[in-house]
Amino acid sequence: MRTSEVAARARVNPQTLRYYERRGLLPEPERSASGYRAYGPQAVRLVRFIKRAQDLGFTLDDVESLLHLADGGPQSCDAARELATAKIRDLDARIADLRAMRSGLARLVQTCEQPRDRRECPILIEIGSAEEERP
Amino acid sequence: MRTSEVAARARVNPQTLRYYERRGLLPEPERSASGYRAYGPQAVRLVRFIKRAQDLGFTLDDVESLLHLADGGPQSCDAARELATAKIRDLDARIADLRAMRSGLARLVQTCEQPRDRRECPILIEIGSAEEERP
DNA sequence: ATGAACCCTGTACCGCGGTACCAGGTCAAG
DNA sequence: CTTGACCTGGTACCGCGGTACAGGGTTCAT
Repeated sequence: MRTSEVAARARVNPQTLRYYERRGLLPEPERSASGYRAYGPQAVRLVRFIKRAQDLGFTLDDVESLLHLADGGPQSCDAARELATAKIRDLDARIADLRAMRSGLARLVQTCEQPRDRRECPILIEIGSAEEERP
Repeated sequence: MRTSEVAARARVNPQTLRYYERRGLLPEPERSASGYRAYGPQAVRLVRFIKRAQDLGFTLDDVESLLHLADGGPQSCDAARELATAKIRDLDARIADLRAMRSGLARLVQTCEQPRDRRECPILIEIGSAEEERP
């Protein structure tokens, strides 16, 4: 298979394959006589694995660690699991941050809606207090 | 006030002020005879407002919209509230994404832990299936 | 009057994960 | 045997929100 076939099968831009290769995520494939890359079917699976891992929140650096782990023994399993649980902790922290933002915004909108007529929007008040002395 | 005093009071890097000015978020301040920026106290409040808005999940582009809205009338209040509720929807979507990732990872880790001895880690299996035919 | 500490503009760089463009080589169908 | 679609390596660029550096001028206390 050539670059764009692998790319199409893995639903990825052809340039992305070269990028992964430069990053060391994809092994360098065989070459045709004229220098074209010739991939085996495993390349598609590998790229799909990378994409799945990204969907789960792993960075490409994480994926690289995961791939290097694959050479280890059964203790690599522990290391991989540790990476995954660390990611879960990351996600929990990020979710908590977003929830805090959300409740801050919700408070803002709620107080904004309280006085029906003649209300004073806290968002604009806040801006106003910052701007009242602008030229 | 000069640049670094405003920056210190707003807990921001001095370079950031020039960046905000370039972006049009901060009005161009007066200049001293020698060309130094001379800010009024409102600059500190404005920068703090920007930072609060960022903490609530607004981008700098959003902040710019918010600032332009401040010139409008009471209908600007509606526009500002609409921006905030749109952000809440964004946050809900992002939180849902992260929760989906989290449960995917949690499933992975859980099945990884099931068979006590002689277990087969699904993370490594997945990598292995992607790599089994690598040279 | 000298040195530190500040200020100025302009420009380049960071991370992240790619994407785009360039000039040129190759391959297959018509 | 030409045309168009592919391929190559190399390099530059995207968004986002800044940060850093270079090369120079100013201010102020000593």
